[in-house]
Amino acid sequence: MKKRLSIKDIAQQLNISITTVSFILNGKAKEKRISNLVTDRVLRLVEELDYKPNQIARSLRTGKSKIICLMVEDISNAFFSSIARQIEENAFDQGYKIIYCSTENKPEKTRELIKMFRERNIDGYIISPPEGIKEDIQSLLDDKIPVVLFDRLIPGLLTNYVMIDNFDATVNGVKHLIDQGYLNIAFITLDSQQTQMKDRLDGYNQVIKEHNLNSYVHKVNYASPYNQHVSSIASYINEHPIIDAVLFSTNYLATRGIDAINTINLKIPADISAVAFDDLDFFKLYQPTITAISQPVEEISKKLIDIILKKLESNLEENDPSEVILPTQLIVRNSSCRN
Amino acid sequence: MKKRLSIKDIAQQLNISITTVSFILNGKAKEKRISNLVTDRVLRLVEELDYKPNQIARSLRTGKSKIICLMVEDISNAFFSSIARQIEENAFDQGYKIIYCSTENKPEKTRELIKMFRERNIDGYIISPPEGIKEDIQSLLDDKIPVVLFDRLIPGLLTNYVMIDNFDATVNGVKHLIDQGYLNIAFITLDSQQTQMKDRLDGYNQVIKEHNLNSYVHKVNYASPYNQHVSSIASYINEHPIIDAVLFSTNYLATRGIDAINTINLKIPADISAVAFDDLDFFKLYQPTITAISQPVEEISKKLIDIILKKLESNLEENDPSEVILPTQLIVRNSSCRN
DNA sequence: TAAAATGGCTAAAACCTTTTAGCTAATTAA
DNA sequence: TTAATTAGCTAAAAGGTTTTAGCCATTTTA
Repeated sequence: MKKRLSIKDIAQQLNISITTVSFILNGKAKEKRISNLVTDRVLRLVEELDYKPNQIARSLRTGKSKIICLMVEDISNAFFSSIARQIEENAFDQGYKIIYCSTENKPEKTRELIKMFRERNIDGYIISPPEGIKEDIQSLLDDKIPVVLFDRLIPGLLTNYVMIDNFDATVNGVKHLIDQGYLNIAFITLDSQQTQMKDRLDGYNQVIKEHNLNSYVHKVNYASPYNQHVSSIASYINEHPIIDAVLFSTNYLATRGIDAINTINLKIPADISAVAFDDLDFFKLYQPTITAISQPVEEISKKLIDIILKKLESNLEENDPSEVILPTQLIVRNSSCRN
Repeated sequence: MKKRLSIKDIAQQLNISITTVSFILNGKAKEKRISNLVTDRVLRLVEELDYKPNQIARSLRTGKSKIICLMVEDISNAFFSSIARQIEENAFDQGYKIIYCSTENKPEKTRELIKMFRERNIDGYIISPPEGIKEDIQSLLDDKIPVVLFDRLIPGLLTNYVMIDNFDATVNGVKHLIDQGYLNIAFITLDSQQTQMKDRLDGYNQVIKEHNLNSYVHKVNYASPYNQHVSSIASYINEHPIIDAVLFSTNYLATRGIDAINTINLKIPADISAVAFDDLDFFKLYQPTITAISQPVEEISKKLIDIILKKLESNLEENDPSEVILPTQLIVRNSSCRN
């Protein structure tokens, strides 16, 4: 194993100083009045020897890493993994690397992760935050480390975010069901205080109230396993046989809900109608196809990376936070149309 | 923004040397004969001030990072994202961090990623390698950096791996279909030379030959988009109406294949039977439920992390590579049983 | 012609650790 | 009583950058 090249080697081979090489490699040749002759020589040798600066050393000196951290609730959720893929792709070109991790919605784990990343000079954070980490995020902001939130906000925290219009999303979903003639519409959601969940619930409540319908809200525990969700939803629907349509507030609640509906031998949409959140491949493919509230994954990713890169590159201390709210799209399919 | 604490601050506050503090923090107090008195004082102060060593500086000095890289084909594929989740969880406890990335099966991208990680002193690699990066992996091995491959091998490369028995997997799948009375069994796969794909094909061929059946192998281009796969599969099935069963060699080929079968208005299993690779939630839930070859995701993850940690901790230069081959399980469901 | 500005480069500090080699004082062995 | 060992600690180098402050020679300005 040969020793790795260092900037010193380059300097020595050309009989010039380390400083000069560093200036040239950092594009400061002109600014620092290094002659073209020397500049060319250096660049040529660097190319020839395929010298790459040691990023660790660089990071130690500069406090930067050219790495952005993407913290999502669960990397194995299709919504989040699509976002991850898209963001990675975009950042790569810009010279930034992305590292992802799953918070599992646990504040302690999230806190640990942030701590660890701070020790490693991560430049910026894109986060779908769990509840209870307001202080940790605030502390990042206090240290002028760019943060962009997505999927949900932290109330009372002034920072960049990219959201969807959750309220509007469920409003459309419920209205659609009402248009189709359903009158006893259930809303299956999580026992969570997260903003996106509240907004989705509010949207449901609003329309139900407007139309003087009965409200059927069932909340399941976020942390419970697959089967418990299935049986909880199955029981709820069983106990309220009048329910003729269901709106699910997340993609996995929808798949679990469909499982539940199958379990109790109801047919979609003949016996009960269904609308899901997020447009998974599954929903396009399932028979009947499932009506879904589709989030603009590509746009979300693009906005996220745009914002974080802008903040990273601009050293303007106090530019206003970027606040983006994107619309969702209701994709009507068979699961919500009885005829 | 207060300046971050450094080891120097600790040393100064206690009027002792940096060296002493470092020894204590690295658990070498006994070995280096530091008195209990001093040791306790240091630990107390470190605790009190919540001092964390700067990992960048540490990494610069030691050449280690306590980070393992997990390179998968596509992080948004459920198989890979489950593996990612499990590995992350396991590593966390052991003091290692995981960073993931997607290779998209592109050798150039993979090469770039490896290069970048090497610049950052990543300690070890868990990789589902694309074709054409043998040299890059070999170069890691030459530098004594632990690598564990999974999902597929690189022929002629001697290193650790965790595989499943792909040959056996398709053998079981095809045999099951034959048992069910199907005689014109198609195999839909990729135009790929990757070992796992070859093995799956070999398994199919073997059984087909043994039973003197006609072979129907259709290969689609890996890089093509969703819709092109769907139409390619649909055409193939349409052109071979005699086909009464299909075995898909990956999870996404199966979902796309189901889409294709729907498109051409065939019914599963009445018109055509189906067996998928990987046991996605989708396959359990779809109506009819889809027979699937299930990979032991949990075991794979566990083995992967065990092996890499063992290699990282043991400085025994040349211990034999760990070679693990796990069995798959055929989960029979409705999609492959006509009656 | 002297003073100021510019061009072209560099020495050394700083970033924060780990680790080697070694020092002094106290204890033990001979 | 002297030599060797041990206990308890530390100075300084090393790891590879970036960046500040500044040097010397040449050119421009006054």
